[in-house]
Amino acid sequence: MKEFVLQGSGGFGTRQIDYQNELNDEQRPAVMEGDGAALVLAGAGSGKTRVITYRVAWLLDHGIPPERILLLTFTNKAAREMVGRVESLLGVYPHGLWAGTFHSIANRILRMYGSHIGYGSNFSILDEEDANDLIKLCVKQLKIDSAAKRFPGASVLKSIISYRRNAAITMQMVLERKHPHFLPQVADIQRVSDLYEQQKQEQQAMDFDDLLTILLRLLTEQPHIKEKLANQFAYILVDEFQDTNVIQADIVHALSSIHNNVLAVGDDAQSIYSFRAAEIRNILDFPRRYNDAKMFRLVTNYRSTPQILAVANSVIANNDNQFAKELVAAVGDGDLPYMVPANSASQEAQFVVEQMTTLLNQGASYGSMAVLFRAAYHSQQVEFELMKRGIPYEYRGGMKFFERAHVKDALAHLRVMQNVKDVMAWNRALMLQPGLGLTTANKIGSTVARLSDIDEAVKSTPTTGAKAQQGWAGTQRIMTAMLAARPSIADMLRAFAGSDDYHAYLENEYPNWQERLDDVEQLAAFAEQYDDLSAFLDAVSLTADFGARVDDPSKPKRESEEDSVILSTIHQAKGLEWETVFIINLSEGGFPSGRAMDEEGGLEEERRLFYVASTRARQKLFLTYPITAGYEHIELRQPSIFLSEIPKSQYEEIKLRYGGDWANNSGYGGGGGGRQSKVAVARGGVDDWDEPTIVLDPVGEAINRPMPGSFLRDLNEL
DNA sequence: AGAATTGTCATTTTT
DNA sequence: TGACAATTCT
Ligand SMILES: Nc1ncnc2c1ncn2[C@@H]1O[C@H](COP(=O)(O)OP(=O)(O)OP(=O)(O)O)[C@@H](O)[C@H]1O
Repeated sequence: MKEFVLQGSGGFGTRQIDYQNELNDEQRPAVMEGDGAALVLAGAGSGKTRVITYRVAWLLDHGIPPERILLLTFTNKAAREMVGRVESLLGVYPHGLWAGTFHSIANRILRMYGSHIGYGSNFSILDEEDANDLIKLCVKQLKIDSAAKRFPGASVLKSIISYRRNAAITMQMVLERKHPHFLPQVADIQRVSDLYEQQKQEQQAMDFDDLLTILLRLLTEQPHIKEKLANQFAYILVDEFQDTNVIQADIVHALSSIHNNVLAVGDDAQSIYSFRAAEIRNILDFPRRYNDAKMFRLVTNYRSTPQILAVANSVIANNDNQFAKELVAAVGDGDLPYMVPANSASQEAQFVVEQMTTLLNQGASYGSMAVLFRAAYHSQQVEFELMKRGIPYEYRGGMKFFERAHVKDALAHLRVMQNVKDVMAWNRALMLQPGLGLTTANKIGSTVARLSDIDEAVKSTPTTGAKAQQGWAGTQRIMTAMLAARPSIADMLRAFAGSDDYHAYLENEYPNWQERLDDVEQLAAFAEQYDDLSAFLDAVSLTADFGARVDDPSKPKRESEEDSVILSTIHQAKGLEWETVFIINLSEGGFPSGRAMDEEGGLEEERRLFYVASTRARQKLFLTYPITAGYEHIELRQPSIFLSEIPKSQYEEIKLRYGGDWANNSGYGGGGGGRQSKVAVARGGVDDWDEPTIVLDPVGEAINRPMPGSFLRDLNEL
């Protein structure tokens, strides 16, 4: 008789993972012997994320059920990518794995157990704008005379309140640290904060901070729930640990309190979220908090050339507060990074895009290049240039699809159907009606919010005034039509968009009402994939990157969705990498940001931001800056201080000059050509530069084609 | 009083 | 764009 040895499924997947060859000697122990508490503290590109990914695969491979693994990432996009990577390692999608941001995981748990702490499973999530509006109402309700004394505006108040909760400190301390000039107002600010908390509770609404703090409260006050969850999560893995705050660290601690299996990876030099109360100390204190924590260090950088690493290291070396970390490039030599001064922001943009064209002609793909910037609005000129040349790009950062006013209008109507107590959503919906302003809307909203469900609310008569009654009737018509379209979310949204009342509002209010109506239709199309209202609203409020760009289906599809140039804020570029990276606007006040310089430790954080940005590049790094700024009054700009921290031997400078016909080179959307010649470098017709010189094309033809989902919707907006 | 309109201003980073 | 303050309209 013959023998046949069955392998057993034991593990999860169908595929053998080659841990030996796909991990180096430093990574392997972290993946295979990572039981207990373990911290991987290592520099950029050293394979930290790879360790986490392989660790998840390894655990599944060794029989740990997916639902017993909790993977916490910084963005939902990162979570999706890592799960996708795990899937391709195993050959099977790990269904049931808990992977997501702290916020989305918290949301999930709170929907399950919120009832133990005063929240139904249908609580609403307030975005930044809703939160600001509610705070505005609180200030009004408290009759604080914000004009007489210098009192912070709603968004500053929100940031104060938010920071206080994320850092878990007192109001007094926040003000001392962030806004000392508001210290005399501390009592009033506290009153606003208290009322804000109370109102949210009454409205069954949570802001982003609540998701974290209320989860922690749940875990602290309800030990049996903590135990249940801590028992479930046999393994917890946290990426980007340097950017977690104390609340998040406490959550991890609580959830790991039974099995004590925590793998945290991070790099103190890449901590860039201190404005959100991220605590580098979470990393530094990890060994103290988790007894017997193992430490792993990774010292090989697999991403960048030695030349790029040298530049990143030169700059970060100027920070006093940091761990020195060894980092050796595994990749061979490449070009020196290029430093490119331009006369103006538009010339800078022109250079970036023409350099891209050159690389494209040499065989580079769109998706291998990224433009990174400190602030969303810095990207305008580059976007403009890309649009003109018809280069496909994807925009990350800045305003998102789901944050657009009309999209939020539509969502507000859905929100009150999910949670009738959601006064902010009522207000938003009501204010679309002519004759209803903030005051009356809030009056009506607060009244109907007391009713028990949406059907009852829509039938009610919450107001007596004649004008108000007319407005309410409009809302009633819209809501009734939407309710009749239940249960399809997409149909409900179409009923909203198709209503005469909303049409009239949009057409009155916005010249581009047609586009906005299209956006609502896109929202409906997006909603097709959901049949649960709660899941749909969660997706919309929590997976912001999902909505960062929604393609218009009516436009011809690009060759490949993946293959676009990326424009991104540095913050959103964390953890990613590209063959070629352009860091733009490296000018004084631009990057480092002028604002950051006033803050305690601001410059060091900006330097870490530069470190993150430059270490995104694999092969080519371009550091560009305009030497002037402004359009009406042109001012000279100094280059960024970071550039002066790079030794001359570590970069190559590129001088720009114009080729082609100067005369054609004037109009940027009608902006006078004269001013360009004023600042032109044009050091005469010298041909024998000893530095490389790039000759810029005269400006090409403008193509008036707005890209969906982008910051700029139309060239005319410039 | 509260709604609507107009003008002026600047603009970090995000779940 | 959008947040705000100042202004006029109902
Ligand atoms: N052992 C390895 N062999 C080959 N390539 C590797 C190895 N480990 C990591 N890499 C590659 O190096 C690059 C960086 O890895 P990864 O993103 O995991 O690093 P990281 O430490 O998370 O970086 P960062 O902190 O900068 O985001 C990736 O392209 C990855 O595929």
